[in-house]
Formats: sequence, structure tokens, C-alpha cells
Amino acid sequence: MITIYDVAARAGVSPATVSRVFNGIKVSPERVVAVRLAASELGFVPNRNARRLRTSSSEIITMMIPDIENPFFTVMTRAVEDIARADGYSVMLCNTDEDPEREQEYLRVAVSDPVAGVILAPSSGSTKLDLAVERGVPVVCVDRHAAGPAVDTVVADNLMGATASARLAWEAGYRRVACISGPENVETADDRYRGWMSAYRESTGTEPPAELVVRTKYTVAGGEAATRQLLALPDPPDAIFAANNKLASGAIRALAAAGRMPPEVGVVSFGGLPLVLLVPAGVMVSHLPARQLGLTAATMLLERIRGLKGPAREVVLPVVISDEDEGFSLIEGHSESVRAL
Amino acid sequence: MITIYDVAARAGVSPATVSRVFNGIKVSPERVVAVRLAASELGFVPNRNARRLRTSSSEIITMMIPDIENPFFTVMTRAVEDIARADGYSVMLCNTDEDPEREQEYLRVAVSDPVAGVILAPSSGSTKLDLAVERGVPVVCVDRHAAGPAVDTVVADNLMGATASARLAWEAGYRRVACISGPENVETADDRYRGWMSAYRESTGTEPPAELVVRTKYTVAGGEAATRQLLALPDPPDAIFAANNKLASGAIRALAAAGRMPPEVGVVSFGGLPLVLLVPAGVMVSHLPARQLGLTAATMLLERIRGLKGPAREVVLPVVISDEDEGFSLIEGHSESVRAL
DNA sequence: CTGTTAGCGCGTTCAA
DNA sequence: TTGAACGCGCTAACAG
Repeated sequence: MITIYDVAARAGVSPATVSRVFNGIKVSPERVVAVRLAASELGFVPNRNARRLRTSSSEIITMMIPDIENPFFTVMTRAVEDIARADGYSVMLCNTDEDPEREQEYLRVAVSDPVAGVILAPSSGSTKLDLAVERGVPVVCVDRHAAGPAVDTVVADNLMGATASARLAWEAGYRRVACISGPENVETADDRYRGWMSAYRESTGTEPPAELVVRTKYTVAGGEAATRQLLALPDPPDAIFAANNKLASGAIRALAAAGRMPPEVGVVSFGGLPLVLLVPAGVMVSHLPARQLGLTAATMLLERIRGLKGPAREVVLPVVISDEDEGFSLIEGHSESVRAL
Repeated sequence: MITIYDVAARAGVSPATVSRVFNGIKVSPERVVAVRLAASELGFVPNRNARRLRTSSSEIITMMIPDIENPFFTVMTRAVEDIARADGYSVMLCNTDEDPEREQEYLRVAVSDPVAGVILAPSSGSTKLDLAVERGVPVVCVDRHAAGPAVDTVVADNLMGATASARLAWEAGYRRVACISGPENVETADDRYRGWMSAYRESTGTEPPAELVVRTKYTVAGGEAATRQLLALPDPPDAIFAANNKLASGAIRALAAAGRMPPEVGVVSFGGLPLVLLVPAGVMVSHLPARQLGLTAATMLLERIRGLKGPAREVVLPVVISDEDEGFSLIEGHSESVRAL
């Protein structure tokens, strides 16, 4: 491995001067040239580990998400990357797989690295951040809140959004609208479930019956199983409110398998489906501000990394309910929105 | 920051003993207890940078992909992560955005880190790997080949797969099948284009006309624009072979906008669409072995990291053409396939 | 089995 | 402006 000492020897200067050249510190022009020449002849590449150890700093932001295969989170990640890159940071992505243990382990790694900051979409409401907060590593939560010490958090307005989305089913003429939501103690799942309840009460004037609710993992398979269970009811629903895109996808697959495709049984998907080809009649889709969540979280994190002090901040982004499919414009060609922030 | 010296002092042992405890090296039981106690009382977390500097090793694998928002690559990434994690490695994901410059920059960072290894889906056929190869950082290419020094590579059989996929259109009764593929000099785009040509010749007995081919970026917008262009032809196609999932999605959107939805105009999507709700009649989808690509690449990389020498290896995975939608079983519950490797 | 010691490669004092 | 010297936190070599 080639070090600044090798370069220094070849350039006829001291190691300190080489270091200065590579850190943009004032050095006489002729020495700069000599150092650069020697470095490129030798193929010198600065060792980041040594640099990090010495300065105890890092240019890496750790992003932890519960499901790398869900477009919602990858769009969010892409947004974080766009903001971070503009400031010279790299983004290290970790997939917690909705597993609190795995999450803690990654957090431990991040803290012991130590990285410049962490953006975390907590796997559950009981995620502990003490490790990071104690060590002074800036953390921003996105999509969901964490337990423990208060940190900057940016979430979507799931309660309002879900209420408005679920309402679409009744407005479309469906009468008995069931709810499939994510696991208990997962904030988004709880909020969206409560949103459905509000819409139910408001639309029917009655209390939502427990049999119309299934809580399951945020997976396609979970959505399928839940739908089969609902269809087997003595008095089955004529529409399903699915709390995320994967559940909705599973619901529709199960309906197709049962020969009860939309619009016979309606489906509301709370969350967009990026590569979806055509949205069949009887399927209603509302779009989550995935990119905005990422942009905001990254911006807040960079502020903290730069030293911003003060109490934890909270941002709640609205969920736009519209027939417009804004999924693609959000995914591609988003340079303006980066600049806008 | 708390160091092994602090822990050593508190536990009444030497720093080396603390180090040994945290590295699983034989230490007397009572001292292990004392060290662990002191460490947890002090909230000690080992500093990985110091460790890496000392050992000049790292537990990080850099994964570089051209499009983080394409499920094809995230499924692949997930597979890499599963394999890497089982061996104690973390995966750092970098999004090159199909941009060679960005790719080179990330490569430079990876090499100067230095990471344990790199898995790269090259942005183009001219991607140079010299930087990494010279420094002895193991590299495996996946999905596409790179230029320059030969490295382990694992790809799908795009030529055969595309030929068989495009053939589906003629078999379904379509007569004039156009081709939308990715940029020139992107290997997958070239191979799939050639696959379509084979199928064309074979099915029609004539040479494919240039007007039926559009090469564009691998984006939804690219697919839309290309489709509009094809529809405007004096003698427009009655079906479209799209070389990847995003192009197919764009094609169908454009067809819908033009009021020529499938099955009026057929579409072949070379590559699966994970969260797709329902595949409309007239749309044919073939599934790429995304997960297998990732599993294989990760396995090969770990072998190299462990010191395997020998010439560069090449693996070509078959593309299965079937009506079965295996997308979801591949995405969820894949623990067996990890073990199988 | 354990402690002492010497660097890993770099950035940053302090003098000159 | 430049160079010499020190140490970031840790592990590996050696001696005991």
C-alpha cells in the first residue's frame, strides 16, 4: 500500500505537505505540482480509514429501511441519496427486514463505525435509539417514530390519508369495506387501521366489527392470506382497504384466484405501485409522499451533522388523494425538487 | 470516546485482554466477566475504524447498481445481502444511476476505503475496473460485463431469453412486432435487441426493418416516448417487445393513452413486474433470475475474499420463460435458496 | 493465559 | 509556508 510517506519521498517534500495538498491547505504551487505528479505516478490513493481514525469523522450516512424490495422505501432512499451526494456524503443502505434484532445490530455497527449520521425507518414502535443518541450520532426517523429519546422525525399523515382513502370505497358504492393492515405496534399500520375505522364510522354510522379487520405482516403473502380469510366470512366484505401496496397486491391476487376480481370486490391501495401496468376498475390507489419523506429527512440530518442544536423537530407530510397517477413523475426527473429544498 | 484502555483500567486488566475478549480469543472466564461488566458499565463500543486501520481489513461489501428504483436490482441486492450477512459482512449500496462518471467515483471511494469486495452491475460496456483490480480489491460483475481486466462475472442468458420471449408475441398471433430496447453499448440492451432480431427472422422469414427498433434509456418515460414514436409510423406495429420492465410499463402507459390498450396491441415485457396487480390480456411477461444472479455473485465474491485464486470465472444463468408468475415466491420466503448455495 | 510494546496511515499541533 | 513529532484506537508480536 502506497502512503503519503512514499509520495513525500518521491516528491522531495515532507509527509505533512502531501497531506496538506490532498486536503486543500495552502502549499506553494511548485510543490503542489510535484506532489500531484508523484502521487499519480505511484498510484497513490488516500486511506480513508486512517483519515477517519485521525479525524474521527466519516462521510457516510447510514440509511436503515425495513424492506428493500418495497418501492416506497427505495424511492425514499433515492431521495436521501440525491441530497446526501450533493453534500459529499455516501449512503450506506441497510435492510432491517422488519426485524428489531437485525435493526439493533445494524445500529450498533453504525455507531461503532462511526458514521456521520443515521436515517432510520424504525421496524417497530419499540425501536431503541439510545445507542446512537448517547454517542452523539445524529439520527433522523422517517416514516415511523421510534421509542426512547426524541429525535427529528418526518412522517406522512397516515391517519388523515387513510381516512380519506378508505372513504373512496364507500364513495364508489361499496357497502361492506374490510381492512387489512400491518402488524400491531407498527405505527403506520396502527394509524392506517384507525383511519379506516374513522371512515367506517363516518360512512355507516355504526361501529366497525372486529371480523372485518385482519392484521398481518406487510407482505404480498400476508395480503393474500388475509383476503382469503375475509372471503370465507359468513358475510364477506364487498371491498378491501389495504394499508400498503404489498398488501393490496396480495389482496388482488387472492381475489383473482377466488374469481372475485375487482370491480366485483373493490380494493383500496394505500400507497402507490410504481411499475403497475394498468389499474383495473374497482381499484383505488393513493400515493404516499415517499420522495418528499426522503428529501426532508436527509435535509434535516445534514443540518444536525453540521452542528444544529435544539429540540427534536417533527414534520408531518400530507398524503394527496387523487386519481392522478403521480408515481412516475415523482420517480423520474426530480432534479428540480432537489433544488427546491 | 471510551476506549479499550478505559475498560482495561476499570476491569483491572491490560488493553490487550480487552481486545481479546471482544475478538473471541481465549481469556480466563473471570476476566471475561470483568471485562464485559466494565465495558457495559462504561458503554464501550469498539471503534471499527481503528480496527480496520490496524488489520487493513473491512467487513463491508460495496454493491453498485445502475437503478435503485428498479425491482430487478433491489431483488438482486437483497440476495447479495442475505449471503453476505450470513458471513458477517454488511452491504453498502451505491446507486450509479447509469452514469459512468458517478460509477468511477464510487469505485474510487470503495478502493480507498478499502472495502472487502465489490459487486458491480456496470453502467456500460466501457466501465473500467483497473482501479480496483490493481489494488487487489476483489470484484464481481453481475448482469453485465465490464471492459478491461477480466473478473468473475455472472449474467443472465439475455440473448436466448429475449429470443424466446419475443417469439411469444408471434405465437400469440401478432404479426408486426416492434422492439424497444435500452441504450447502445449497454450489454443487456444489445443482447435483447439481438434476441428480438432472431425471433423476427425466425418468425417472419424476413429481415427486421430498422423503423421497428427504438433504442432509449431504460426508463418508463423512455418506453412511453418510444411507443408514441412507433404508433406514429405509417405502418405501425401490432405488438411491442420491451427489453426491460420499465420500458414495458412505459409502453403500456402510452398504449393506454393512445386508446390502443392490449390486447389490441400486444406487449412482451422482458423482466418481471413485482407489485403488478393484474397482467392484462395481450401482455406477456418473462421473469429474470434476479435473485439467482445476486446469490451467485455474492457467493463468488466471498470465495475471492477468502483468498481463492485462479482465472476469472463466468456464469450464465438461464431465463425461464413460463406463464407461471414466480415473482412473489422469489421475493418472499427464500431462506431455502440461501441455504442451498 | 497475560501484559508490554510497536505501529497501521493519516492530520495536526508546534517550531522554525 | 514547511517539517518533525505525536497520537487517533486498536491488534499482533513478543516475552513472560
